[in-house]
Amino acid sequence: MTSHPLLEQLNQKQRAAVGAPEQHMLVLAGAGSGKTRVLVHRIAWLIQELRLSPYSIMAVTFTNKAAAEMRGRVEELVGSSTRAMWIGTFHGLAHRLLRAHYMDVGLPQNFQILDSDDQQRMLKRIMRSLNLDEKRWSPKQAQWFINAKKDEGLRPHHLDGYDFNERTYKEIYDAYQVACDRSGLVDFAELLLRAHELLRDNRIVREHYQRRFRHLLVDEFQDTNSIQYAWVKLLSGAGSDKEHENFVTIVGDDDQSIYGWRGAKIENIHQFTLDFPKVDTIRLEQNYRSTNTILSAANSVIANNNDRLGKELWTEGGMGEPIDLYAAYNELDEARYIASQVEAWHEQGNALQDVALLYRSNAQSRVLEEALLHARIPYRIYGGLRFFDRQEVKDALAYLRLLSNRDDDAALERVINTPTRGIGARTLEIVRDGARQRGTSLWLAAKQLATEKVLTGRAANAVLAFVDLIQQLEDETNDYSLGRQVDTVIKSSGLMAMYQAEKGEKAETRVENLKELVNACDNFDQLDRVDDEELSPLNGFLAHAALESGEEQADEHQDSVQLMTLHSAKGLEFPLVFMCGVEEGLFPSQQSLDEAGRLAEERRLCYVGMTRAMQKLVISYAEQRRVYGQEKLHSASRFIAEIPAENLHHVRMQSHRNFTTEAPNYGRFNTAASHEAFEESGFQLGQRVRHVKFGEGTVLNYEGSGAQSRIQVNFDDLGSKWLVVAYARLERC
DNA sequence: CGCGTTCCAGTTTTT
DNA sequence: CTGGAACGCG
Repeated sequence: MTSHPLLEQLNQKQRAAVGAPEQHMLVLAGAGSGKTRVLVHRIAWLIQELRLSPYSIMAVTFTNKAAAEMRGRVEELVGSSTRAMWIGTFHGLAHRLLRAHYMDVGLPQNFQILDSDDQQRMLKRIMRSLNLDEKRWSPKQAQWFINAKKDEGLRPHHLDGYDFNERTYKEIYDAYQVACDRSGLVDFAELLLRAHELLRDNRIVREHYQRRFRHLLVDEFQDTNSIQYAWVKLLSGAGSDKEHENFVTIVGDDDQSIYGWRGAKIENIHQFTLDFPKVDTIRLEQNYRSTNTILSAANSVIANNNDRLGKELWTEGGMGEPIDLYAAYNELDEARYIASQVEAWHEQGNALQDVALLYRSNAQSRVLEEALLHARIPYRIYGGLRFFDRQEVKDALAYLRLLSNRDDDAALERVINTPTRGIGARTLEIVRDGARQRGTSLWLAAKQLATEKVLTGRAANAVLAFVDLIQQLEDETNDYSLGRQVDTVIKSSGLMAMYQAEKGEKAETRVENLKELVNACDNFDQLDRVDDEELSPLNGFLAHAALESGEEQADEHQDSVQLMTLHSAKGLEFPLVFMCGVEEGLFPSQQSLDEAGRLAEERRLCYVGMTRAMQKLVISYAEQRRVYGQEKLHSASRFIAEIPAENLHHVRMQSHRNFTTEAPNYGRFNTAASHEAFEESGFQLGQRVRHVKFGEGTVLNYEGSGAQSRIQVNFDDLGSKWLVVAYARLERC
């Protein structure tokens, strides 16, 4: 078996996983241990060596990106089409099930998917109609509540409602669900929940899929929530008395579980070993990414967590460089230091795209951007608004949804007066009331109210004109190609004209995006989409838009530094990584310190960040940082103290020249002249000083000059104090 | 109905 | 401090 081509170039553990007999498997795959490789090779092994049909394999991931990569690599390896195989995200596969069995789950054939933004708007309307105190109940919280319940597999009737809060949320959940059902709308959590209920309650359907999928492989299992776990269990047939019991392979890393806050259950990994018989556990601990120094530091940090399944990364590679630690005196200094280091890296002939700047929260990117801009270093930020999430694109999609399904209230609300066509708030109110009383969709109510003369005059005419517009658009574009259909809809609806009439750069991009949408439709190849054989091109495209909100714009081919949150860095790797703002209160975040268990997750996030680095890791923190417009004093994160000293190299504060010359550009430093005067006093910003009574500290700021000049010192034990230089008798140290 | 002003909240993100 | 949303006016 060692000579098999699929096992070549794999280490012993990887081979054990890939070449294992048919069995349940838990692959604990550390960061950079070749996890995807093992998954892909395992699938190839099942097909080529164990002679399984691709038809009997299902592979599940969390992101479309991961799913696409997996399919591509399997095809490359197997050398044939994997069309028969189900590879996709949990949501994608659930969607596929619901499309195939829409009748069994009580959905209309042309049901549509609500994204998170749609869901929130919908809730806002529901809550208005329930006359809830808007100060007290926010759609956001309601959304959070409902999704959390759905993730747990709970319907409104499962909630006891003892507690007043929960009673109200239950009422909202109930009304929301009724509205969704009436409109044929399904939110993300509903996709999973309904697919689960389908499998649970429909024996024929369940057994059909249980017979079909002999092997289930699930990636990133530490990120599964309760309903996803239940879903896998149902499909596997585990614990049931049926004759088919399928084989499940889960791959994951408990140390990289960073989505607990959105319902991921790290315990699912452990639970798996209890719920499934004879699970073979394989640990992949050999790392092919980072230096020994980085791994040793990461191992030390994560060792501070309890209840780990246990794993220690190692590498055959060398120690590499130490981890640089830069203690900035404020966030501007930190950004400037990072920019200068990136510049140095670039000047040594390295690529900018090999550098990542990682931070805990998005707000931190701004100062970094400014510094990069100033240093003329091109950069790219991950995690912006995606294509299908843009306002103008969503407007256009709403028209299309309405063409497909008139009862789609969310879509109708969005475009009935976009562009404005004389249907104001008052008219809409009447229509909403009418719909509520009659228990119908907004579309039907609007039509009836206008013909029945409940609505009169201008309002009635406007409503009827809208109804005609949609009807006529459908008739006209019925047999058009998707691209031409969308083009016509955008133009005839007046959407294009509306955005063209607006001025400014923003409006121009919007027009461009609408044109791009037509392109996207032209390029949308139904044949490529194995999932949705039964879908009309239009519905296929709409589902695609909702489930894959669009690639990050790959437009920038320019070599540029990558900026992203620690969360979005998961799964990526870079030769040079900067972890910025590693301060108590920021990372770990303040909120995580208040709640039990959250600190451990922050530490895992730190572990994820550190293990992104291949050659060199730089950690920085700022003693003083502006947060929400207020200066806050921060100390180094506890995570820094958890790194062995021998792996760290404390970088000395840079020379002062930079501050004085660049200060005006940042706008928040003292003038060059006053700075010079300050330097004559013999102190520098960021310098360590000792006071007879207060102990040691760092110079943060100063004001004035000469005899009156005062200096701000952040003392290690006492915090920050302003001292008059002439009297304080500070010593440099 | 559109525009200007005030007010308020404010981790992490995918589907 | 900032951006988004709500509110009030013409």
